[in-house]
Amino acid sequence: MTRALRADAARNRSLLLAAAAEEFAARGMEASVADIARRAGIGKGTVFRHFPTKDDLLAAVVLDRVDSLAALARQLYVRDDPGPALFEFLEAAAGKQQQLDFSFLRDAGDINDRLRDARERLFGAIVGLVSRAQGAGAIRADITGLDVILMMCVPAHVVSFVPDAPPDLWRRYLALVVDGLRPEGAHPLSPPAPGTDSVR
Amino acid sequence: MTRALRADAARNRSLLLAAAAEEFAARGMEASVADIARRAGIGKGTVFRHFPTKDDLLAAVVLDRVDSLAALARQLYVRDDPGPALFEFLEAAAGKQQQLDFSFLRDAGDINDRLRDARERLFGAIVGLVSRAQGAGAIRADITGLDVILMMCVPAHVVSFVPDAPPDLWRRYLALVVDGLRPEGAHPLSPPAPGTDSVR
DNA sequence: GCGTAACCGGACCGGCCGGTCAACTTGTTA
DNA sequence: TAACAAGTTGACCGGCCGGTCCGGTTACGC
Repeated sequence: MTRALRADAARNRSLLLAAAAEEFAARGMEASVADIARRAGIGKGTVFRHFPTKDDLLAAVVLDRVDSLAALARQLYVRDDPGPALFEFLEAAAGKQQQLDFSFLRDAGDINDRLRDARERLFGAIVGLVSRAQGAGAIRADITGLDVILMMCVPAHVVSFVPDAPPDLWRRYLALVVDGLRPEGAHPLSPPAPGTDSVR
Repeated sequence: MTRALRADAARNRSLLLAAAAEEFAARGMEASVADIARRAGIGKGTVFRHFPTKDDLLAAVVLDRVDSLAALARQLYVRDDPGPALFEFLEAAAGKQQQLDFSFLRDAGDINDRLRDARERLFGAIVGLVSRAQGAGAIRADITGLDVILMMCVPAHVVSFVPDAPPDLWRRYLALVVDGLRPEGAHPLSPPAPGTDSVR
């Protein structure tokens, strides 16, 4: 364990994380460290004191979201209605991504070890949710957990194309995606799903 | 009409367009003009002689794809089986985007006038295809042409997350998307669709 | 063939951005 | 309250990138 942070340093760190989250959400990887620092009201040097690299800063922000989603997934896993549990998770995931798109999991470059672990935990939990939902017949049987993971990123992406979108527009496209995941109107899926470990 | 291009200039122009298409497809807007020039085997200055701006170059590449898709859409519009016609179009659109994602329509900055027109034509044609397919009952009635336009960009985006994806993996996700567009398993869609003109 | 205009290319410019550093400030602790 | 470690800062560096420009080259009309 490292020394406890000085009071002002701790305050600055959280200001920095908040500012980075906003700035990354608004401008993606384009966001410059200088802008983030300005938004946080601190000097650029301070940013690099807290996080040696811009990627590390991004990783810290993403780690936060990933961990909270993983916690939610584990919590929903023990519920006795697997279908609604999965749908509830998808809603939370799609909603959260309005603030910070998952493409950052891809953009975060050669990924942090802690981030990689967190992602693995999150993905594992989702796979669990999915297979339980399939057992309950709430979701078609010919898809994998990875399919669901990929498709849950869709609403945020789609909404990013419509400027001045109402804040809940993502729900419309989540509903469309979910309807494709249901067993009812399922048509055969031609190429098999990618292997479980093949995601960036 | 401007003077006819000199032979070498014409050759270089098409080399340049091909190289730009590949480079943009591979690295997105990150692709540098210098790299594009190198791939085309010409000097950087020549690039800017043909296209005053990087955005103009991108616009030219995108225009090409947009026009060809619009032509296909118009051609499919007159067929007497609107459902399969739409599905066929979606397949072509999703397939083409493996080479050049539509997010370029968004990234192309303050869009070229010609590109804007082409996009308008393409979108109009798609709206036509969609409403005919709805008339035939092949597609759920509670979605708009714009919904379809947005959703048809999904497969390319999803596949971009899995490295070393088999070249036809997009078909899997197109099938998933299409199943969500069918009337059979349709559940209510909560926020209304965005206005027809609200796309970047 | 020859003159010329169109074309080519790469050195160069200015601006931006991630990252460093040394001088300065401030919280902490004894 | 004194003294020090921890923290802060913004000027600065090097590299990259879009875009310019001019000396040299090449296709084309005569």
